[in-house]
Amino acid sequence: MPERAIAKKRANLRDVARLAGVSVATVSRVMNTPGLVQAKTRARVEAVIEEVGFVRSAAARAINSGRTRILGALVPTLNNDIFAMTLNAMENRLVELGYLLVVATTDEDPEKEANKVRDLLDNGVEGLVLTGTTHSDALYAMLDRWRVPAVVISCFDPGFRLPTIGYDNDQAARLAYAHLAELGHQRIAIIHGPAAFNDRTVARLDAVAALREGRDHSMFETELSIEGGALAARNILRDGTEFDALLCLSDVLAFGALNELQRAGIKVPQDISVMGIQDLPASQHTYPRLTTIHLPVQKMGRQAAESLANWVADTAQPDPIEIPSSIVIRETVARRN
Amino acid sequence: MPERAIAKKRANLRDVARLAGVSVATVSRVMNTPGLVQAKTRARVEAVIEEVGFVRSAAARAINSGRTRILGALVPTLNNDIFAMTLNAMENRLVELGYLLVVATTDEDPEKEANKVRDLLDNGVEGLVLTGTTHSDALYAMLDRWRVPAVVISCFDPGFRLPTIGYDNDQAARLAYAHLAELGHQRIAIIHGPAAFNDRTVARLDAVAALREGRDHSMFETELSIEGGALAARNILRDGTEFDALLCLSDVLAFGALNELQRAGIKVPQDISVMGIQDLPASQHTYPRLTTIHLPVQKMGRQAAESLANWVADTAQPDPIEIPSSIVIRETVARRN
DNA sequence: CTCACCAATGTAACTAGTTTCATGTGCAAT
DNA sequence: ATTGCACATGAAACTAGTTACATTGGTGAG
Repeated sequence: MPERAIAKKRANLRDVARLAGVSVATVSRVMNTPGLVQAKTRARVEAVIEEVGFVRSAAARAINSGRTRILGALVPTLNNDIFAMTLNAMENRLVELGYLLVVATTDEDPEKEANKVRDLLDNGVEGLVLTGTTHSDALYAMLDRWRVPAVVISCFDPGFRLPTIGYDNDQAARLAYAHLAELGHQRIAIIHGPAAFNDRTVARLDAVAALREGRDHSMFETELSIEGGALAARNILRDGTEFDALLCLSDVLAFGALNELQRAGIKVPQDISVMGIQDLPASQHTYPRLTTIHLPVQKMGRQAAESLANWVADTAQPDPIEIPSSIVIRETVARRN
Repeated sequence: MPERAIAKKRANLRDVARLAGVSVATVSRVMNTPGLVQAKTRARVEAVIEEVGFVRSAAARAINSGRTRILGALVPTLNNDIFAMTLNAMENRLVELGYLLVVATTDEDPEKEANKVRDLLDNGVEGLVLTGTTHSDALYAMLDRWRVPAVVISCFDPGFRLPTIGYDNDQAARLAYAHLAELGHQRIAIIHGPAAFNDRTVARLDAVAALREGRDHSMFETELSIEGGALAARNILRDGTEFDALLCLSDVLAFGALNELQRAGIKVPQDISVMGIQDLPASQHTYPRLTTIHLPVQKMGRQAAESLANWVADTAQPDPIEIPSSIVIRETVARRN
């Protein structure tokens, strides 16, 4: 019995039609427009479907509809709460809208990103969420050629070629800096992540530079992680840099720095004020609680999901949307003595 | 010119063939086996492809190969470093293996999980990564019907119906508890996340119970977050519970608890020892640095990716794999005075 | 000079669905 | 009794690729 010996492959529409004694069209109707099929016929078809465990091929359906219902998101890494939280919110909203979310990480490398985008598009992804405004020409070329809807998150720039849906990094950094300045801090040490390829960091640095007005700045670039923050703080202390406030351009950096200062016996905020930008859930549970700028990443994720879903559905490019940031005053910043 | 007025839809294989004056087979060969096509012909076809911006349909390709090259991962949430890190590692490995990763969150709700699995399978996902061993019957029914390869992470149980690829939660909890016991701690307060639907937490609780031996335990269930840990610690202190060690069954809980203890003026580890389980990157930068059990989630993510990829490729169910955990002694646990 | 073979290409039949149009049946209105 | 229409169903033509098999043309061996 050679037929039986062949591992029975998944039944298809025609198999079901044959076994139920109906046409393929009827089986298709049972699945898509059951109201058009007589109850008796429908029951028979459904019985066969159940019996043979028929599952329709997503690929075949996609080929007809031209829709895969899969969207892709490219973020630098998932090992950073800000992106993980954004994706979590995005995923939740996308499921409600009937889409699947493919996640790809880029390590902030435009070339790697372009390769991943090629993979995604090759595999039928209908639309993309990109992080920031720094991307390779190859990527833009693909977007044009494939005509893929793509929105950008984590920044706001209405003049950018793609719709940006995010917070204004310039403004966020201004809020943070202004808070320190208002409280009389003159010597401000600044810790930030790698500026290369990172437009968000650059925007924050520029904002800070613009508000300087003769104050004393010292800059420390480090890896964007708690470890990086700790390392930078250690370096600052070892250098003997004089400063009365520490501005961390990301909360994760503040986490590391905060602990390092304590280890060195420095009291926050009595001796040194520390300010972050981001407001992660952990930020309200540091000791002391971190004063920071709240960046509403969940709202951003949901909004990006909606805008992209609409775009892929009706080909109308969405408007850029600014998600406002705000200062959250907690315990790590005090007036300068 | 009515033809031009119609928004020109994406060119397909036949269009390219017609414009290049060759057959569809030749165009297909240019893309898949260029060596079989004469250089001159190939150049002509490639020119047309470039000109009209031809991109082949992933769906049509998938229908022929029967492969979508998309895998899915279901995790409780991305708002928890442990899952975010696991997925990050998984994604990196999967890309190397030529797969895309769809992420879905379940909020630890088996019913929600089953619905998401339906979505994933309906949209052509070839294989799944599930978290833990608690799933709904509906989910298992789908796995059987669709014949979908699925591996389980975050635990190790060679007797489970699906291959488990992860650490042994029982053993991890034993390591943690034994460390406290060895150092003379008799009154141990235990903070853990929700036990309902969470087999990993249950396994850890059982391990602790098995080692009790007349020691004084008090248990506190709370939300699995820094906030939850802080809340639980606050409750413990308010209750007037007597304890000399605090065992947090997840590091995130320890983060919250640690700060709350400090806020209450309690010295760690002089007054109270604190032990975690997980070893997140942040754990080595708390103040003091957290003693914990290292769960190698990155290795687990990579391994799960490989096992699943192999399974979907050659239909051989992979073996369960235990990723060993180990104790990391840092600063939060001291011998009992 | 013819047969043989190979490389290059084309034809048409697949993959697995959806959808249009045609057909047949049964019932009600004229 | 006949027309008209709705409802249920089927045949076949789509979607966009891949690929087995057939065909063509040219070159080298006998």
